[in-house]
Amino acid sequence: MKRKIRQTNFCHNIYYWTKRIPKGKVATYGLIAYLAGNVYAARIVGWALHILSDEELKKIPWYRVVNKEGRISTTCLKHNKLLQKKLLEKEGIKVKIKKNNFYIDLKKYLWLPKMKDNITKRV
DNA sequence: ATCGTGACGAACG
DNA sequence: CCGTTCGCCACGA
Repeated sequence: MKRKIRQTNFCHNIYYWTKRIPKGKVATYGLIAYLAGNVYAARIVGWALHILSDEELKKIPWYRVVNKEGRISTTCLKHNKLLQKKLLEKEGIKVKIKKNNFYIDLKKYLWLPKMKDNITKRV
């Protein structure tokens, strides 16, 4: 069966790791970038998730990824921050509302992958 | 190969 | 506590 997700190196790793974020936890773009093998590719992570189709997004917990401040930072009109907040709360993650933005408490919810897994997939 | 894009991040002012 | 700028770099056109 053909996979529809991007199979180019980085994107593949990004999706791989994003899928591994446990329920009830969140990761940052920078963290995913690091796990995917490039600390400086945080922007690509956002971009990579942005280009996914609805069908692909069903399989990938894109909403568990926030920026380093813990802020929901999607600019996608369809998969907007309100939707993301809703999905996160559904998993028991508290979302703080600050001004016009939504924030996650990273101290509490940040996913800390095991070093073993980490080494496995380093490029 | 070059260039614009971007859901980032850190550093400024 | 804003907004801006710059550095980062894979990807698609």
